[in-house]
Amino acid sequence: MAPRSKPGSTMRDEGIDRFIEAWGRMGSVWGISRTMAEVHALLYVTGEAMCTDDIMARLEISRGNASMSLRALLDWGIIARAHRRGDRKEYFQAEQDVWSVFRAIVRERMKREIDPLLVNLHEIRDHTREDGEKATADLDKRLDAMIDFFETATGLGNRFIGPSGPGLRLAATLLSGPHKADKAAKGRRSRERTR
Amino acid sequence: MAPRSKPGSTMRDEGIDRFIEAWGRMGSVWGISRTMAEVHALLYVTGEAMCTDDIMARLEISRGNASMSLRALLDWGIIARAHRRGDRKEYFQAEQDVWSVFRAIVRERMKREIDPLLVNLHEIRDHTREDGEKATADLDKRLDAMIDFFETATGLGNRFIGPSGPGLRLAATLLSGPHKADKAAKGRRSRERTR
DNA sequence: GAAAAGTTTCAGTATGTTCTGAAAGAGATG
DNA sequence: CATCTCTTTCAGAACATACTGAAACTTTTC
Repeated sequence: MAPRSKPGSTMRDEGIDRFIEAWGRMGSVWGISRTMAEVHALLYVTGEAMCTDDIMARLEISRGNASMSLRALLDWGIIARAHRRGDRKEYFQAEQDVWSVFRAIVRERMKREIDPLLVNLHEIRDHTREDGEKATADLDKRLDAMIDFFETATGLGNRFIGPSGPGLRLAATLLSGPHKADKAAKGRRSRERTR
Repeated sequence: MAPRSKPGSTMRDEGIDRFIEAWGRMGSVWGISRTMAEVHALLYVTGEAMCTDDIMARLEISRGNASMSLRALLDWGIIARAHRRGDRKEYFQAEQDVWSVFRAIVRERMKREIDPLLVNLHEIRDHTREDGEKATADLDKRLDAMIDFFETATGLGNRFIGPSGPGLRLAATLLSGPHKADKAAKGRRSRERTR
């Protein structure tokens, strides 16, 4: 082992950096700004409460950007404000339970995107229904199928984020059971089985 | 002009336009280009097989754009090529079963995003493990929690897209059933249809 | 094998998003 | 109430992504 100026911290920092990068990429693919995801990654993975300046320094971003990202994360409910006695700065801390984080994300995205879409789809469908034309009937059928899908998905989502969320967590763990041992054989075998 | 003027077609076209718009917006929020989503919306909701020129005209987009979007949709496996006898053009048709569409989407996104992320997370975790430092242990713990979450999610996803997928569809319907009984029942009732 | 019909590629341009830095705002402190 | 510390806002700059149109390519037809 070679001597180091900061024993331990190099490896740790490297891990943190790599996680931040991975998480940032993930975010940008899923419609969350890269920086916002990176700020969350930093707070989550270190578990520490940090102030704006800490975050600015660590991620090398501007004050404005840091401020906006933090605000957005607060809106999503996946980080919280924290204070230190005798310090006027605001500190921020990430929710530490991964399942809570994802419940919050699902809740927000459903509220912001799926629900309005569903309203929209209903409007369109109701409107096309009024049209007596035969040619419109097939369109109607497809809209129905789509609405039905999203209503089922919404139902599932509500289960996930609702009071019995933790229960669903268990269900998910059980349902996804055989993923580690095997994918092909197990899936095929359990096809015709009832529980 | 068209051989016959259809009084109902205005309403139908309006419905189609509205659906395309809604679906396009949805796509752009979820990291799919707006146009790609619009092309899919058009093909799905009309149910017709269309050629590149039809699509260009309907959505007022360039040939290049149409070509790229169609190619991407083919890659995702949610539209298919089709041909008409005595016509050299290629036609494209959307998968009509909504559940198949979403299975395809889940399959692709898992393959492209979750799987590489998981590999990445494992690498990072294994690397931080080697570090014996106490300060790194907490980081390790959090990485583990995250990995665990994504492995469960992946397991669930595989169930959804796998051979027993349709079974999971039923499970989803049942699971989401009694949560919002009023809303769900209403939608389901008005949709009863023979095949 | 040349013309016709159709499809893909790609450099340049348009459009949209995110980031910065300075300035204004908000709240504590002496 | 003037000042100091920290936070938020916002116009414009930097960056990223999507789109166009024309040229290159491929396949079919005669």
